[in-house]
Order: sequence, then C-alpha cells, then structure tokens
Amino acid sequence: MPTTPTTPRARARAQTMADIVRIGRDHLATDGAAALSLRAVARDLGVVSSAVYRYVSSRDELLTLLVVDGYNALGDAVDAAVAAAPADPAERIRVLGRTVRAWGLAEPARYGLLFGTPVPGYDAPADQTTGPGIRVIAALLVLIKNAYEAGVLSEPSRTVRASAPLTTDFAAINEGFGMALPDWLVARGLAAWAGLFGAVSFDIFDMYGKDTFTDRAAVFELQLDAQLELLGFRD
Amino acid sequence: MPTTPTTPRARARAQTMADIVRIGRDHLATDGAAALSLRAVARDLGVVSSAVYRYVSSRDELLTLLVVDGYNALGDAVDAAVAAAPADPAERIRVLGRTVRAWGLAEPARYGLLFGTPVPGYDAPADQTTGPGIRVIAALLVLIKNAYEAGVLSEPSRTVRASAPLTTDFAAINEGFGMALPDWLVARGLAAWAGLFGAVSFDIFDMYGKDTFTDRAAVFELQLDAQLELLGFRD
DNA sequence: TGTACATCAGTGAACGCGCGTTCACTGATGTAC
DNA sequence: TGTACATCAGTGAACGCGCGTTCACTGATGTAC
Repeated sequence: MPTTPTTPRARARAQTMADIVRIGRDHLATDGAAALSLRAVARDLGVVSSAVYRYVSSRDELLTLLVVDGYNALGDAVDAAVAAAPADPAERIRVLGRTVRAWGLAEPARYGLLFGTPVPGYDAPADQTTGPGIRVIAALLVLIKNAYEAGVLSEPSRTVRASAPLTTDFAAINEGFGMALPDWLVARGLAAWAGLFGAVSFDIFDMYGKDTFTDRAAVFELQLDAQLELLGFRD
Repeated sequence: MPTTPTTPRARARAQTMADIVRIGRDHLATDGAAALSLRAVARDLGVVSSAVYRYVSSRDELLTLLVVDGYNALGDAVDAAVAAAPADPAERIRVLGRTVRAWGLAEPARYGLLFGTPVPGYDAPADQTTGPGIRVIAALLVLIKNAYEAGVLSEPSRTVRASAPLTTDFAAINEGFGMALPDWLVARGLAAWAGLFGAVSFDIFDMYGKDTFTDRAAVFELQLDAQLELLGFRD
C-alpha cells in the first residue's frame, strides 16, 4: 500500500509535506498568494529556510500544491453535500451552489486563488490542476444530465443559436463527460456555471456596497433561481 | 477654471501626477497589484524614491488612484459604446457586455484589480471608489429601465419570490437610481449583472481549458443571450 | 517693478525589514551483504 | 545479527536583490508688499 508509507523516515516526510501545505494555506489566508513565501513557511515549520527545498523545489511548486489542495477541498465539500441532498435535481443544483458559496465565504483566500485574479508570473501546470479543477463543473453536469434524462427541463423561450465551431466544441464536451446533451442545454449549462461563480465572486469579493443588502444569502437564492431558469427548470 | 491649472508649477504637478498613475498602471499589468511598488514607480519616473511621497502619501493611496482610474476607464468605454449603439435596448445590453469583455481582455490586470481577488491588506475607501465603481451597473440599469418602460420584457416563467427584507432593499435600490422596477426585474437584473461578470471573469481568468473552445467570443454571445433571457427579453 | 519670504519638488542617506535560491557540511536513518 | 555504505533531513552562511517610509537638506518657483 503506497498510500500509507511504512518506514519512519517516509512517514515523517509525508507528515512534513502535509504540514507545509497546511502552513502555506494559512499564509495564503493571511497575506494572499502573491506574498506566499517559502522562507515564511520554513519559519512556521521551525526549520531553516533552505530545508524546505528538500520537499518543494520552488515557490511555484508550493503554489501548485495549494491550487490542487484547494480544488480538492472544494470538490470534496460539493460532492459530500450533493450526495447528502434529496435526489431532486433542482434541489441538488441549489445545494451545489450553496456549498460553493459557503466554502468560498469560509475560505476567501483559497477561493481567490482558484477563481480570482491569476497570480502574476505563475502558470498553473495543466497536467496537475485540470483534474481537480473540473470537479465542480463535472458534478454540475451530472445533475444537469440527470434532470434532462428525467425530462424535467424545457427548452428556453429564446432560441439558442450555436455556430458550427461551437457545435463541434459542444460535441467534444459531451464526449468528454460521457453525455449527449442538446446544444441549447450545453450552452445554458455554461451560462449557469458562469452565473453561479459570478454570483459567488461578487459576494466574496465584496462587489455589492456595504449596506445594499441585509441578507446576501437571500440574494444568492434569487441568483440560484435564475440559473435554474436558464437550465430550463420550471416552477 | 480649476481643471486647467495656470501656474507652471501646478501644470508640472498635474503632469507628474498623471505620469505616476500611468506608470503604476504599467506595473500593474506586468507584476500585479500585490507587487506594485512606489520605489519602482519612482525609478520609472526618473526620480529618487522619496520624491514620490510629494504626490502620493502611501502605496495604498496609489492603489486607490489606480482603482478609480480603472473604473473610470471602463465606465468611459461602456458609456461611449452604448451611446454609439442602436437604440434597441437588447442590442445595447449586448454592446455593454461586449465592451466589458473587450476592455477586460485588453487590460486583464486592471480588470483583475477591480473585479478579482481583493488585494490583501488593502481596503478600497468607499467614498472615493463607489462613485466610479457603480458606473457599469448604473448604465445597465438604465438600459433595463428603458426596456421595461418600452414594455418589451415579460415576467419569467419561474416565480421570483423576494422576501420582505429583500423587497425593502430593492425599494432602496429603485430609489437610489430613480427607478420603479418590479421586484422580479431587480432580482433578474442582479442575476444578469453577476452572470455577465462571471462570464467575463471566466474568460479573462482563463477558467476554460486551453482547447475547450475555438471561439470564446461566440461562447460569450451565448452567455449574453442567457442574460437577456433572464431579463425577460423574448425572441 | 523689485525685493523678502514662503512654498514646494526633489535629493541622498539611512532604518529595518523581507525575499528565493545555492552550497558545502554534519549527523541520523535505512539497506545490502 | 552485525557491519559498511548510501541516502537523506536539516544546518548555517552567503549571494544579490527588493521594499516602505522618514528625515534633514538644497535650490528653484511663486507671492505679498
């Protein structure tokens, strides 16, 4: 079992690795991604600054670890919440949205690292971050697919016109996720996905003024409702 | 005329002030907000680092200047594009959206400063940034109001249920912008606004994979269409 | 119009701080025979 | 089981760099009389 290392040294290494990620996470929360520093992590780890290089080859590699860690934390939260929710697809989509919002509000710095301004000079390596990065949209697509196959979605009143290149892209998406959704629904899924994260980002990044809304959770529910309408859910 | 300073000294000061903002903008684009440094600005200005303090009292004050500058640049772009567009409200909303996207793609760092992860340790002073900050939503609300008063919007198929506190907030918004929109339309305006910026942010912050879409502008048009549907525009 | 004083832009040195990364090293842990 | 060697974690010093902000100062520009 390679997941549970046997020798003391290997166990210590795994522990230290986990500590580094945890400490990095804390620094992210305090100072933001741009200020993340290996020296500061070393200090909190109680070790000389050069020692961290035994575990992480550069500052950027630590950032990548944090990105992957963040996507997985969010993915785990969403998967767990959706699995525990009633089977009704509309309700599950609501739960998915609420979970993203709650996670982001609890962890604004991590949310910002994943969905905010890119860190200047850092380019997330696709081979490591793509897998964890698509977990939320994958979960959303499953719910959309379930609803579609259950026949509870109706086509939108505005005609969705997808150009030829888009139709090709949509076919590739359907294939990639093992689905066969019509173009209008892929298009609306895209809009709902962006709309969901737009609503969450506005809330977390504080784009509404201080006193505009007394209950932002209620505002978010209205926005969730709008995304459901886009997907073709009716009352 | 206090806008055009008279004395040479005053003119030189205005010029230097503008140079500082311009140089700060360039650094923002290169290194991001967190790395913005007064010393670097001084270097580019060809002046000793302490000299900048004659113009700007701290790094945070420069950030505020850049935030205000950014909101106004975006606001100017949107106002100009909308004014030049055909009077049809749906078309004008599309133009507004396209202008936000085009501006953000051209100025990703400024867009990120305004709509991305908050800069750690920096709190934008509301008294200076709120005015310029609401220009886009104000422009959007004018278009929505025009469409509503022209009677081209239909109520959504899903019932919009605004709780009592929300109804109060919506009334305040209506008053603040001198409008009398029904609750369902304010709610949908909020959703469309967040959806618009969600779509733009996904594009600019590169949340779609590298090869998912051959034509992101076409994807954006579909997302614009979705926002129009939310607002009650029909084919 | 001319002079005296006040204002202000910019200088240069300094304070105290932080960063990423490399390198030769010590000493403990792990492994092959 | 015991020994010899290899691996590896962590040290401490160093390189060269950058930052925000303060302060006493010089010399030019502006203004009041």
